[in-house]
Amino acid sequence: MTTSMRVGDLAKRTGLTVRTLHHYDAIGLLRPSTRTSTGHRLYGKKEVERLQHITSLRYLGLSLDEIRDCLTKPEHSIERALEMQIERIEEQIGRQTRLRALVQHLRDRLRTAEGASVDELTRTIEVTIMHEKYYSPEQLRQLEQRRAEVGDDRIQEAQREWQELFTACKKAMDEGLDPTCEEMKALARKRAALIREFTGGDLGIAASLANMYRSEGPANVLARHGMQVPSGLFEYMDKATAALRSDA
Amino acid sequence: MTTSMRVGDLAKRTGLTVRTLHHYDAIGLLRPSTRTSTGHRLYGKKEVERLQHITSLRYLGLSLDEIRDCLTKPEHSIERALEMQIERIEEQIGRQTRLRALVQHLRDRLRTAEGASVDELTRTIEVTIMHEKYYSPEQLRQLEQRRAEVGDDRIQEAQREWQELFTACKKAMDEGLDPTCEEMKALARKRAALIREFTGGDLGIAASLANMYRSEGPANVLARHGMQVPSGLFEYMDKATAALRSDA
DNA sequence: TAGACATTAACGATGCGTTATGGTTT
DNA sequence: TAAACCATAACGCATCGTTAATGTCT
Repeated sequence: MTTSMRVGDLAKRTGLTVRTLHHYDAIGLLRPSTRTSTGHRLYGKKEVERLQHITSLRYLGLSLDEIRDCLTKPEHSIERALEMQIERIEEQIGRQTRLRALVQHLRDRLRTAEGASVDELTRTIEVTIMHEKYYSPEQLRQLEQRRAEVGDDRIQEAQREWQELFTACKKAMDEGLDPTCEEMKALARKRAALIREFTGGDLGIAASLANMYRSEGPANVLARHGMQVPSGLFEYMDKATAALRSDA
Repeated sequence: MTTSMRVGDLAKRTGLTVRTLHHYDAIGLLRPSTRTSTGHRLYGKKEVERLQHITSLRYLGLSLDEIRDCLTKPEHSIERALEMQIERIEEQIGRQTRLRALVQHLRDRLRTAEGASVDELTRTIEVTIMHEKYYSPEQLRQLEQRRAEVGDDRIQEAQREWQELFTACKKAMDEGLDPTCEEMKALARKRAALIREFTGGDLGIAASLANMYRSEGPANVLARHGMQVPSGLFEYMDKATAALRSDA
């Protein structure tokens, strides 16, 4: 008879628990080679080796199902499993990295800004969620990089400039000015400049942005940035932008 | 009566499922403000807002329990929750980054090396697990950096040099040479040099390495690197090292 | 009356931890 | 006979997804 161990021994050797080995038996991942007449599990040398493979692959993050596939089927599937695992890990790293930046930003706001409430955090988070919905991962990276380049101060300032822009446009609209007048065309140029600054001139990002405004509605998007714009203002501003284009 | 919605409406508005809202109700996270006489749930404006906060905090990775705490207790706990979340995220990023390096390495071995089997992968993984057990995260980063600096070729070569070193020592031992003879002292110097190269001269890493060998047993550690050393060889080599030290 | 929408109830998935109850080995 | 060790069975966790059986709104 070769060396055969009982569950407790095997558990000690591998650092797993007896319960875990029971589980592996139950799901057919690692069956004991025999049982004693009274039903006690006996594991042979081959099972010990198999268990080592199991714990190793588990360490890599494979699910028990995937591990079973890797160990039963020929090794062709193991390479694919590793490829898939790499992809999963990279996805996670990307998400987590972006998430960390967001949470850190929120914590900083909470610590420094006075009026920072859960309400405000919520808005910021909703903007982020919207971004993840409309920008590709690659675009998100680009945007993050640009944010780092221009700095927080400039971003705050740009926010104010948007505010002023809307206020000025609303005033013009209320006064009944023709949207194609010179004053509005100047404001339309300012608008285009702010957008260009945000997109960094990237046409893909501009397209995604446009798509976001179209799908969500401009007022909703801006509301999440804490800006209220009266209905009809956008159509009015768009006329000015159109006038600009037909000039060129 | 204010605006009050039924589950389906609320679900559509937020993109959640009806089941999820049922769940939030069941665990007391979001209760409808009223019910119709027939038991249908009715949500008011306040509940809609609360749900927005819930989904936002959920996006950050907080558990439903934590979210409930953040929303019921004053906002002091939310900052702590974010701090904790940042820590968790950073831990994960660290682990995932190391894991990615490992899995990529294993995949590359599988693709290029001929004799790469699950057995070999298992050994590599076990070495990694052992390392995570004995080296601190900071030390692991240092080791990773050194590995990148010296390059794979040098690592392979060092492996061979270790092999040769053991072979030479074994020959000396078998021939009954005194471990304090000049030849063995030369080998002991070679041994020290290889260790220094691995540790990069870092004493903390050297200490962790020594601890690993002491706890796991030298033969076991080396076995995971695919090297077999006869029993007694280590004691013999240690005598030579001791002789070196007493020289100095 | 049909069709959309609501309700409660209960199992499923992941990977075991944690009792509970009782037999086996030494 | 006591101390370890073993067995099976079943609930628990976290967060809902997924039927299922049945009642309500319009």
